[in-house]
Amino acid sequence: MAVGTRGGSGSTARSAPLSPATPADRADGPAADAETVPRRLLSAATRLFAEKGFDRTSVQEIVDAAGVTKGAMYHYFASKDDLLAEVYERILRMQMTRLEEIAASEGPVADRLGRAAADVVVSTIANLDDATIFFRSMHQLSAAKQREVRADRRRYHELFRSLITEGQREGVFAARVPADLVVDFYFGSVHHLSTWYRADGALTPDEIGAHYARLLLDALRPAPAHP
Amino acid sequence: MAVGTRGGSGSTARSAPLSPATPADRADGPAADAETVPRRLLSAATRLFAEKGFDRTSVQEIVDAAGVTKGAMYHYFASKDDLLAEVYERILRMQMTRLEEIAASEGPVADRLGRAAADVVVSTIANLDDATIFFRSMHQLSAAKQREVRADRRRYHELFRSLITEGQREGVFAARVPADLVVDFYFGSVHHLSTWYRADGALTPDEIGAHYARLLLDALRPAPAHP
Amino acid sequence: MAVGTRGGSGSTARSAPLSPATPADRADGPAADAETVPRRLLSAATRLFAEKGFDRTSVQEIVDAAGVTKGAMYHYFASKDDLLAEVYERILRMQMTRLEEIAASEGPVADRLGRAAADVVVSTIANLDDATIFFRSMHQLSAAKQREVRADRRRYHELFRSLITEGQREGVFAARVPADLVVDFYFGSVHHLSTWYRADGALTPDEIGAHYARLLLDALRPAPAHP
Amino acid sequence: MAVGTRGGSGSTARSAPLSPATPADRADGPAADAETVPRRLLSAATRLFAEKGFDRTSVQEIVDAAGVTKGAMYHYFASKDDLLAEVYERILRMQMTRLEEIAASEGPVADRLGRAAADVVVSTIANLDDATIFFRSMHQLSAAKQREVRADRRRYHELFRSLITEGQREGVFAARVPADLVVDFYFGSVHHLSTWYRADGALTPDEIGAHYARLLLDALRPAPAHP
DNA sequence: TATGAATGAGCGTTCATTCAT
DNA sequence: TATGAATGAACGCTCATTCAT
Repeated sequence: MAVGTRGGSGSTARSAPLSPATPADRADGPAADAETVPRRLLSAATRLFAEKGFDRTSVQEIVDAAGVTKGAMYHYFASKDDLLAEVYERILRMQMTRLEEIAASEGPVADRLGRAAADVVVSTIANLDDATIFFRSMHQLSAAKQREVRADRRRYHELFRSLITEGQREGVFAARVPADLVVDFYFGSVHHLSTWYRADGALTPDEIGAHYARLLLDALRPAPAHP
Repeated sequence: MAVGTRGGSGSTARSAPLSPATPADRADGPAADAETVPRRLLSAATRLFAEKGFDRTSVQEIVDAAGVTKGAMYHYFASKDDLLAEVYERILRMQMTRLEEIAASEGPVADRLGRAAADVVVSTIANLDDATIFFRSMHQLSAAKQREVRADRRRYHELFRSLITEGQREGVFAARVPADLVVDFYFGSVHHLSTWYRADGALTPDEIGAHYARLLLDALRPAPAHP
Repeated sequence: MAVGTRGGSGSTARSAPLSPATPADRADGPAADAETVPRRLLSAATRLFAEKGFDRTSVQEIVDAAGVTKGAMYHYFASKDDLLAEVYERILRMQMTRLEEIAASEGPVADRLGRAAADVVVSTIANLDDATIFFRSMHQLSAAKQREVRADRRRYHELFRSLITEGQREGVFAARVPADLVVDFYFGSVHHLSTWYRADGALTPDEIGAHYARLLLDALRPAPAHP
Repeated sequence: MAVGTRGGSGSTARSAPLSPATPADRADGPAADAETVPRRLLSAATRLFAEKGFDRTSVQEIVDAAGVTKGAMYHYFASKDDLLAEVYERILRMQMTRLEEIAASEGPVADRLGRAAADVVVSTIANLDDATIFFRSMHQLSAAKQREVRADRRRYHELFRSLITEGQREGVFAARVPADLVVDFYFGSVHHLSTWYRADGALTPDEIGAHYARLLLDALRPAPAHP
């Protein structure tokens, strides 16, 4: 990731090490200042991409927000696109880790699915900028990167789906609707959170997570179908 | 709407009449050619905005695709933004009309909600470009236009929600989850269709609509809660 | 030539018409001002490319020298490269025309070759900027354009060579050295003029042309070889 | 030469010693690896400058090709310009040495001129990259360096010319054309080799050298002028 | 000797929009 | 109604060079 794609240059714009051995940890600055340049760029970019969209955010704005110069940015990232690609990397890695933990945990499958469903809501709300970027800016990635992201996404969906099929095999979930359609159905709802959730809304993230999980589990209830 | 926001004269770039009394209906051309200039621009813009995104589509590309010149475009539309605003107008008008018809029709509320839920899926798939633009390009509208679109959207959601609350009052739908949360939940799924639906997929639009409606109705089933 | 290579744009950066039907011929300005924008750009570019080299000449400098804006330049030329390509076009066209006239004229072949040889010197000196650009900036053209230029160049050389082979067949020129090597030999000398000729030198262009032609004809003299 | 032109200290970026007492000759590597850093830089630069032109070659590419870092380059060379100046140094030194040897050798002047003329062709072909750079990149040198190179070049030309005037004085060469014009004429042909010579061509470098020398000597033949 | 992060000025190019015709 | 030349500001990106280590 973030590997330079430029011609012969072997020393610039390579993968950005987020925690280099720079003298950033010296005791002479607050934590914020001590953050590495790539990290500062990534978080500035995340905020701005979510706020104004990828195309409307200029490299100049990003580097100004991060307090560095353009040259520094291009030292760490091959391009503006690369910055977006790194944001995606981070999002996908984080979500996959959480889901894997829950899926691998103990307990009845309905419990695990419920927890996964609620958790993805809570963590999406906790990283609303990421979610905004994720579902709005995918088409601005390079075709190659899009394929990669979609492949990662598919692995994520498949793990989630495996919880549903497991429950369907056990008979605790209905099989009225194909499991993969249920997955798309649910993640649509989750991605959509970024368009309506407001921190000052009536419900807490946990409450919304609980409601969403409830809706999913209820929709999968094996009881007699609606009249 | 589509009214120019520019300082000066009010004589150009007014709201674009889609069926003006232009010499477009003369008997000298087939129907396709006879389409009015604003319409051709609007459909070219819709296709291109969906394909490449608003910011990545240049005015030159739009007018080339529509077979007109820039001057002509600026004669009918105040700006590129105005073109996007018009696309939104059209989408919203279309969806609202359909929902209003179904909501006002006869029959039990579960029937009407089920039909509305399935119909919005089918019509979203039938206009996937519109849906793509809708959920991806809202932030490129002017702030004023965004407020307007959101207000329209809210009216739409409220009509949909009224079907749910009607059922909850009647007791045919559970009230475990607040009705407006259910609406956001469902329309997230619907908007998401544009990111995964493929015409060559295993399910027809009608089947997907039926499944989605089923999931919604099942989630609202008043039966004993999930253990 | 100078045809825009950009995506969908059908109306910008097309072949630059050097004498458009613009109101440039109105009697309200001196001849210099009345020159068309593309022509002004082309002559500014020629001068600057010869003076500082292609890569060291910025688009800004060109448009400043031509008294127009960048946007105007990109309206007429697809790129800075296209500007260079147009300069080449002009050079090649001019030289080919002159040679064709001389080659097709009456008289003994030695006369015609002598006239052609002298004329190419005189016209190269008359357009030293062109010559400087020609032999120094070819590698900055696109690969496709380079092929095109080389093909034109080859046609030019072949016409010149045909005069030599005609004389060799008639026996008025020696055939000690292959005709195409003679052509490369001679045009090397001619291109080199741009690196040493100074207007304040001891010899006039005509004198230099006469001397060069003399050297060529003497080198081709069929007399007994040098001892 | 290669002296830093920067304001500050004179301690870094001095003239690059090509065979320094660096630990390069240690027995731990083959000859290729043992080449000194400045030499590796110079040969990488020569190749790249000839291939892509001076302005299109970045310092990064040079140091990558030489397998060193930027800091190392700036340790040995004051600037990128200095690297080019050094390349010129090397070329001029080499050619001057060869010509001096031939000019100082025994034998009739026609022999010596013929050998010099053929040798400069062969050695130019043997170092085509040098020749390409020489006639294409002179204007990228600093004004001071250009003067210096031109002075060296003039000395070279004057030595070559002295062979011609010697022959003219002896009567073995015609004096129809001024000797210095003959020199410019001939070296134009020689420099031009880099634009058309191909290793897979029909003639060997020796054959081309012989032909070129022949053309020069024939052009100087004192026999009766062409009718 | 050597590193490589960082600078900062400048580059070629794009593009929504205007306006005389 | 419609044209298309022209504007001008902004864009993503490059790169020779510096300097603390």
